[in-house]
Amino acid sequence: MTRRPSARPNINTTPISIDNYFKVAISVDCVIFGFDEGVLKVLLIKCNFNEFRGQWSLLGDLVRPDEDMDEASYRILRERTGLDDVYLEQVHTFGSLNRHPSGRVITTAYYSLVNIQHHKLALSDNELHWHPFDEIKCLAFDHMDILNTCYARLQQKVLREPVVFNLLPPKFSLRELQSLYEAILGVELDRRNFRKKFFQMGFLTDTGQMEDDVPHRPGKLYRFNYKKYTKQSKKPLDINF
Amino acid sequence: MTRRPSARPNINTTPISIDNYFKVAISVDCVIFGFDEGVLKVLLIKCNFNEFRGQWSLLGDLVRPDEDMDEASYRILRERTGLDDVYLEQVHTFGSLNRHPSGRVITTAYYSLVNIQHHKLALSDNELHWHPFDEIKCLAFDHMDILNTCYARLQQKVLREPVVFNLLPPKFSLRELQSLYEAILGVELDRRNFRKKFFQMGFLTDTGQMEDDVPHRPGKLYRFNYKKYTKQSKKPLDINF
DNA sequence: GCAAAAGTGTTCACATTACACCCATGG
DNA sequence: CCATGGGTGTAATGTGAACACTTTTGC
Repeated sequence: MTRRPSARPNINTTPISIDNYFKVAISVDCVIFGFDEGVLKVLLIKCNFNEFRGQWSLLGDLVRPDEDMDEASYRILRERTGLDDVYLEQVHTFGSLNRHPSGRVITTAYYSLVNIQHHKLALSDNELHWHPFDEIKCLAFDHMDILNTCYARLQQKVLREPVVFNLLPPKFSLRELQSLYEAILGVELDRRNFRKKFFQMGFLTDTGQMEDDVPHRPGKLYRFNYKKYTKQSKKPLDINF
Repeated sequence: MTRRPSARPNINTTPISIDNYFKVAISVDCVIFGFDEGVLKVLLIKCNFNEFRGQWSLLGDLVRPDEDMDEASYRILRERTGLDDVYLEQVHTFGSLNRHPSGRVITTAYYSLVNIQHHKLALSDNELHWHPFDEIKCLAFDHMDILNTCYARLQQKVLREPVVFNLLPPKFSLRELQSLYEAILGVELDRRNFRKKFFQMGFLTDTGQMEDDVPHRPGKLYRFNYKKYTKQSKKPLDINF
């Protein structure tokens, strides 16, 4: 929630030409999450913008005049990662007066969930780099705010919708799934209870295959069954704050 | 979640002057919720825009060049309802190419929770009217989308944060509180379980006063104790979808 | 007295939690 | 053989859901 930031006089009586309004640019910024080596990561790019040169920033771009905002986000993802059909969710729009040195630029933040392995090869641009989320302390512009807002949204989301599977390969072990939840939520979970929970949900299909590249007893590989999953689920209606 | 809406060629190779970008206007639209006579209501205004003249629309306005987006929302609320310190939450930004006849206008949707009784007197403008949420079937522009998106967000929100008290007078009966939850969630709740729930949360203070204008046995009046309420609450971390 | 809502406890089903041992594999 | 994680079950606790009768007030 936001409370009124400051008292301002009602300036409704001062007419302003309509043309003065159409001087805003809009951009989108994407927080692209990945999961690798048990760590939640974010794809960042070296900023080539004067005031912030050398700092890392989120991937973003201005929205073209003939372009929908969602389209712009997909374009950025496609251009930067080579990935096409990815999970994308709009989170918040940031419009502080001085957030951008070039003028009034409003940005709409999205987050995206991608499978890092899938596009490792496409990531040849050495201006791009995956950073562990926990180690990101400072970014260009107001991107640190944007990052934290998107992360908070992701934390809520994974509890209510099966979006985490976008971060995993199609076949995954239960340990991978659990450590992904732990990485996103920042907590440790009980292994037996976690397994019980997911099995009784009934959305995991045993592929019959096993891990084969681990230095310990291999686990079974599962697949998320999108067909069995339906949003009809009876979420208990509990008021809880 | 949004999936890529349509395949588009990568037009990154077509240079566009930076000036072409700064031709967008931004607006804010507010879904102002109130609660009256057991019914969830929304404040609407008669649209005076050509293409939609005579239809109802949300309260909105262009964001001024020197104005923060949140400020713009508070300005609209102040101008239209006379209310100042209200609950306001940003929800989503709508930016379809042809959503506004005048050109590229991106709008950011907010919802607001107000106590109808508090400003009944300030509402003299007869272009403004409180509509029962359930009876709103058609609005100007894409405002029906905006309304539904904000309503869905409100439904989620009331389960996790004590925002409903913004819709009630400072002193309220448990029946009022319950019927408000029922109106927002669209379900019937068990009275005894509801009372138990709220009392054991410990955030309701007995004012010692009773209702005095009801045609039946009066109930006690309570106040929400913001001091006792802290976000430290131990929400059970349950994955549930 | 009648209508309408206030106020009040218990039971059942289910979900979350905590917890310990043996097994399979790689090195 | 050792380290690492895979795989498994049960008991206790807590929460949500269902449910009925008496009391108080206005009319």
